[in-house]
Amino acid sequence: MSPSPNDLTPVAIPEPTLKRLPYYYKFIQGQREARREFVSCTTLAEALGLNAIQVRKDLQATGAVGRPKVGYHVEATLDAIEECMGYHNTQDIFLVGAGHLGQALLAYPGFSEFGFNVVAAFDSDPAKVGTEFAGKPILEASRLSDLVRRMHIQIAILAVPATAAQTVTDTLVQAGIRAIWNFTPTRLAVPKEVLVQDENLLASLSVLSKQLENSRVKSHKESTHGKPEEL
Amino acid sequence: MSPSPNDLTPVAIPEPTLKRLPYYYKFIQGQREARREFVSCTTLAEALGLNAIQVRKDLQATGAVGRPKVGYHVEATLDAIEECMGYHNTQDIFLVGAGHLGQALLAYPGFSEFGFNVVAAFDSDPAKVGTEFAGKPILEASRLSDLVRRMHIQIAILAVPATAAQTVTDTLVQAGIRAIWNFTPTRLAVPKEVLVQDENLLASLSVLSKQLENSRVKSHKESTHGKPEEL
DNA sequence: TCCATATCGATAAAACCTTATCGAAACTCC
DNA sequence: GGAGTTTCGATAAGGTTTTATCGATATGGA
Repeated sequence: MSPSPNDLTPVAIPEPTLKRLPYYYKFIQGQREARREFVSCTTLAEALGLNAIQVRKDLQATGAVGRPKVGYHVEATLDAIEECMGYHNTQDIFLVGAGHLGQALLAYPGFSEFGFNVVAAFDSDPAKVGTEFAGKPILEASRLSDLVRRMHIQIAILAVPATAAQTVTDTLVQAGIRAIWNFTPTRLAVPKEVLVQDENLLASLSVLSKQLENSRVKSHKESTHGKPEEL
Repeated sequence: MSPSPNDLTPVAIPEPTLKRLPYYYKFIQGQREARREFVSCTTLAEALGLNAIQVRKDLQATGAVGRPKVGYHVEATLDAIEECMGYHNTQDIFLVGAGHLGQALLAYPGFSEFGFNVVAAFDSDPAKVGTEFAGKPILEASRLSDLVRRMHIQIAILAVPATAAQTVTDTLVQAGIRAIWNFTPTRLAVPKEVLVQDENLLASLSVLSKQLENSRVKSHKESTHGKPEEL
């Protein structure tokens, strides 16, 4: 069951790796601007607060190759990451829900650098419909389905109130959406071929708060009881 | 080396679990409103698109106990999650950077429900300083350090431009911040006792896009190269 | 030229998270 | 009241991600 040598199926890259690649990309871009030709895992790891071995494995996953004692060629590695992450091929995306969060996303300048193009936003508020925000038109929500279909939009950003989340999702799915970036605190029910990436802000904040509490207890135990620093 | 029975050290709960707990919480609240007294893992799992065994393990981590054939007591389980996640004890938070994203976070109504209270925002734009947004004052950035110290603020939301990220972080750390919720696409350098939760939106979107690409290749390979209805 | 050192690639070990299995408890229906 | 079924809790198996180890290679300096 080993992959045949010329099996072109991209080996699935672990999600944690995918999330780190943009950091490497950004840092290596900085190195390019500093006119460095090579960059080593050690340097990357130190700068980003990561483990050097992990960095090496991550870069390996992109297909980048390095040279012992020298490191990775800056240009070649940037290319490898771009190629791997698909920063080249521009994707058109729809934003659904032009509330505060939606507007913040519309205004976000960074998308284009990574090959994303938010072409339009949709909202049900008549006061917003017909206007523009950050140069993007805000369209009537009822047109969403039709436009997803006709423009073959594959990715949608869901930034509507939680109460509307599933309804809008159903619309999107029926219109043929392939992936949803979900900013609502709702678990969406979708057919298994539709991808959902949850961005649950409250959950993240809760995690942070809980970890903080843990660390507080731990350090309290360490510092108070004197020696038994653990167990 | 089993923990002694009355060891009160909270067993560190896995981060994936922490991220799922808010979903359980929300759903079980719904069950309470529907006047149900018990809820089972099976029900939860089905509603949220998760694995029942996983739900059970997650709930076990909170200390909630269930009864075979009956399920978990709604009230008791809500309490357990609240207790575990610290929804009871209100945390005061500062927001740094009142741009589009910062404003969206300021306007977000959900924080208070989970025990968070954004007390003020900070920005360096004189046009914003002195105004209010969503009832929260926007203060001069130079006062950040002093107020973090005096008010014993432990958590800060970082929503400044990437260029300012590390500088502001250093200020926060010196002022004694304990945790940073980082919305900039930068890996922050902090002492190890300071917690950072990264919320790298571009990274998440990249992941989604890459997974979409993978699934496309896969399904293309599987489903005969029949009739390409698109592309 | 040769040695010391930094770094890569590959493979192995460890840690962590998810999924499976199984016995026991408790409810329902006969 | 007993059989059947659902569901829990505990433990084990499986998978994935992180960290470690080790030989090989390239560079710089003696």
